[in-house]
Amino acid sequence: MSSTNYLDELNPVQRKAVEHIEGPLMVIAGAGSGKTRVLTYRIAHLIHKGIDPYNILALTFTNKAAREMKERISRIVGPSDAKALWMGTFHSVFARILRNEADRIGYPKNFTIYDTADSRSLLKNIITKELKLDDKVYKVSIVHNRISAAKNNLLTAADYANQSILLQEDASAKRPQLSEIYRRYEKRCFNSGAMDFDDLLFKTNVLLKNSPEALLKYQEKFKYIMVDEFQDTNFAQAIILKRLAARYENICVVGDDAQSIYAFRGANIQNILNFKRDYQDTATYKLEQNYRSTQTIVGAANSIIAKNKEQLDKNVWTQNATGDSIQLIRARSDNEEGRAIADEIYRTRSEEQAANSDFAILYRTNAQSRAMEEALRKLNIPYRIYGGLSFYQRKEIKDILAYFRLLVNHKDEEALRRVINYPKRGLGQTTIDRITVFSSEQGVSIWDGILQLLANPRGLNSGTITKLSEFINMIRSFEGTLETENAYELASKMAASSGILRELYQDKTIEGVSRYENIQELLAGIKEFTDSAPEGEVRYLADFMQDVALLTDQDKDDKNDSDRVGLMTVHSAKGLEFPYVFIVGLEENLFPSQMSTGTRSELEEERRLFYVALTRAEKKAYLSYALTRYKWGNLIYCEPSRFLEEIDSSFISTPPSKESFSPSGSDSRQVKRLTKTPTRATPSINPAPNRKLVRMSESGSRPNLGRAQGPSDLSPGMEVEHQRFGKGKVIRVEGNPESRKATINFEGKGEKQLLLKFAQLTVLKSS
DNA sequence: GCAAAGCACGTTTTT
DNA sequence: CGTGCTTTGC
Repeated sequence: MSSTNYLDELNPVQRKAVEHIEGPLMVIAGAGSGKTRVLTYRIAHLIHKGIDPYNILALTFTNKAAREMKERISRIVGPSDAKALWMGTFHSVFARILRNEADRIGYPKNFTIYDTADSRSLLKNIITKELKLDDKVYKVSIVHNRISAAKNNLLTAADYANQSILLQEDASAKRPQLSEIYRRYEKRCFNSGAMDFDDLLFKTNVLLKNSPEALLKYQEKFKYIMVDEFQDTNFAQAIILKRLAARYENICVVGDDAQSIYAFRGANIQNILNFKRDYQDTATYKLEQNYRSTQTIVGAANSIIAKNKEQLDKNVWTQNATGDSIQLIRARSDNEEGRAIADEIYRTRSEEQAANSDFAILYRTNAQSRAMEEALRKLNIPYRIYGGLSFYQRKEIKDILAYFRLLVNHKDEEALRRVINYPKRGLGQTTIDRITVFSSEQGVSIWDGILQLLANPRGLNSGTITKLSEFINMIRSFEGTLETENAYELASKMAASSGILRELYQDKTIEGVSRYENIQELLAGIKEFTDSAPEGEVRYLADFMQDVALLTDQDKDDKNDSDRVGLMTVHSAKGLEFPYVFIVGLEENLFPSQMSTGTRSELEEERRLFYVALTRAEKKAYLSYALTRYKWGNLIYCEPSRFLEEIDSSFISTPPSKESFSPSGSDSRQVKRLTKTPTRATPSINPAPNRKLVRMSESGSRPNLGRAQGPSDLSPGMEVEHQRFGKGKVIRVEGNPESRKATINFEGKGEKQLLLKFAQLTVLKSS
């Protein structure tokens, strides 16, 4: 494509931003204002203007966003130019650079990336085994957060030890040894040839600061820099950008302060506010026209965000239709909330002929997904959960990956400790502890420590020595094949030799089978990776391992049927959009989270989170809350969220028919539980059922009663009537008694598949 | 060194 | 309510 007619698809402000080429640029992009379009078109435009794509760096918030944007750009400028672009998350882009430049900072090229679990496991070992501290006082999560925060502020362990403020904070928290833990953690990561997530940013800063050659090289390479979701960058990221952009100042940042939702992990809204100060002649454009949502949704979202004090002046508006009111759903329990939503999806899907993938259910915490899943399953509505525990975080996957990690990098301590006795090799805790302490004393990696002990056992008995050397030899036997066999060949051989496959294969429990399948899935993924190598190139296991730690489930493509209702946290919904959005669990102490009601800024972040959630909706939004909810097995009473009151009420409707109450006792799970706490729970759980409730019960929207509701003796040829679809003729009936499914040809509406359990059918005439 | 049993603890959100 | 870790007893 040689013309620039894509410019015609932009509104005047968007176009100005796209056509701004040289010098600093800040785009404040309201929700749904075509931000992605501006980003992609701007990159395409730069390339059109003759800028080498090799000189463009684009940083996104997720790998998925990068991949999608690359595809879109590819469609405009062609695949070869698109491939030359550097595009990805901060973490993945700089991991790549750090591998190229590893020797400049004294790291091996094949360094391991520790994920959060690895970091915490190492910290736990340092706290309890090495320093023998009380892990109730030195809680791993607290220690880790503190070290993480230090790194995000570019403080080394030595810097930390010189910061009297930090030391005082630790002293008054009765954790005087924190600085020492950090020192040892830093050292052990280094000895293990490992970087944690924070290091990927931290060490990039070290590199750019200490190596003028590297700095110049990347300043020259990345003459044009673009940053998406700039409001969610932290200090370390901001400094990297500052350094890289210092030479040419061709930096374009795009963001929306109203959608800053990662302050809890160090994101700093000041980065946006300071941008103009850092770059004197910054051009600023505001994208305020929303193309995504109805006027109702935009208006409601504006009315919420207006309650925040700290924000940039902005006026988001839309020309779209008014649309439906926001619907409030009130349920008596978390289970009922799920059922009401599933019912509503079921209904809307057929009435509006919507696809499953047109719906999203957004919640504040992952734990809330369970009730939703159950309800959707009962109505046979396919769904997909985003986030939660990732595929790559599952035990069996981490186990097998640990073998690969150890093979690629022998010094990787966490990998070694994970697999040295899995499957069982008779190398138990005491042996491992002794090795760990010995290695730490010697200041070497555990692997090297074992090698020293093999030469000079220092008290380890000969049986242990034999087992250790067998293990070491097993790993070493693959060493020679790292660069002769491709990723898949090596991975499958290694998986077999490790004994993990055998162990899991013998486990015939459901979980065991599923673990085995997961490993097969991983190997299949490695095969795909291997096979998709470009012509004349071989992909090795080390290549696969490079950024496997940075992958999340969202990076796994879901080629198998994608027409599913989306279930996800509000955080992971960022950047997505759906015609119908359900925001659930709008209760005090849940949304807003109880952790975040302490300060105004915390509450404002929750409110931005709510704003993000609401602005995901295109056509219609639903807000729901429950009056009771189970938390850790206990029934708790909930109050509606303050956010519900904050929305301008003219945008909301509470149609009586949508009050999804069912007669008491319909929820078997609840009844069982109620017997545990009868005195408190009973009164509020047993309101007098109204007529509507009775009707619903008769029509059978209570799948969990077991017995099928409605006509059970339906057979082909019968004429029936359905509440919504009218008269029709039964074509066939199938399925087991628990979930009988009928195909019915309705007059004027065509064939529909109905579950007899839920369908509201009346038999007019038997055949 | 290992398996079973007991117990504490957690839920914010994620690269 | 579960998970996952520590303790206990062989």
